[in-house]
Amino acid sequence: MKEFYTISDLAKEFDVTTRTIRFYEDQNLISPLREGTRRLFRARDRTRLKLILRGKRLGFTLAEISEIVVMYDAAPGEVGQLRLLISKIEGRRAQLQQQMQDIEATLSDLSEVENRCRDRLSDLGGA
Amino acid sequence: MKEFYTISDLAKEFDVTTRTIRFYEDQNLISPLREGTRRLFRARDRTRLKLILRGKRLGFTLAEISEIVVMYDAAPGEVGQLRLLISKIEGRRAQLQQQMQDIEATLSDLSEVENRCRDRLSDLGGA
DNA sequence: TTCGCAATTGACGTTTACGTAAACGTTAGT
DNA sequence: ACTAACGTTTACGTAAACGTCAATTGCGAA
Repeated sequence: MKEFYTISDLAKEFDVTTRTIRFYEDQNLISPLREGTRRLFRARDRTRLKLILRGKRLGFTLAEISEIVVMYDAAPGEVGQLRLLISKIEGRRAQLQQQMQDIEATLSDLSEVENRCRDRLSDLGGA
Repeated sequence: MKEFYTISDLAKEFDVTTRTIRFYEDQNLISPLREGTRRLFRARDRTRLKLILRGKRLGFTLAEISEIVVMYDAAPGEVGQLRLLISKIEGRRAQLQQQMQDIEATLSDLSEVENRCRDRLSDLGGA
């Protein structure tokens, strides 16, 4: 693993535009170092980007993704903060579990449709 | 189950605004009957709405959702159409499986954070 | 030194998925 | 007859997540 990545390194690796990456920085989702005006991305920036894209695949907004990644490297904090964080985690977990159910239901629906298709195909191609 | 639902019946049941439902009709995602100018929603419209909202929870765009629900009640069709439909189903399935993996990874990350929180809490409240 | 490529910062444009108000018709209750 | 509650269309507004220029700038190769 290299020490630093350029913006186009990451853009290529994750198949996003540099505009997208800059936008994420603008939204404080990533904070690369600077060498003059140029951005230097470290391993943690790369990891962040990976997490952001994972969140996107799940349909989260950038605001939600921000909340999630902020959780990941939240400071120890005091009791109240810790309890709050735990309750937020509970909320996310519930949502993710709902998504799992939705996926299962959709997969099941799709299988049904596919079966009907295959039946019909074997009817038609009964030669 | 009633014969017909009003727009606000469905809006209340699924916790969306009537504006949202009208918008979905505008996008041809739902096609309620009319009694004069008023909309009459049947069971199938209600089911459609349920499917739409399920898709939304998975982060699909309305265009994608449209493709999916159109699959559900696709006419038998000829061989080419059937094959095309099956390949589209394959695509969706792959995406949904990717989402499952993303959810699992995220749940795992969240659990890790939560454990750290609980450890820290028991440290602090060690009285 | 000059070419060309990669990077930068604005800044305006675009799409999606509705929100929000205006202006109006219809029906039930008092 | 009047009002409240619900329904309708039309149309402009908006937040999110970038796309798409434009105008520079820095750097390595020729």
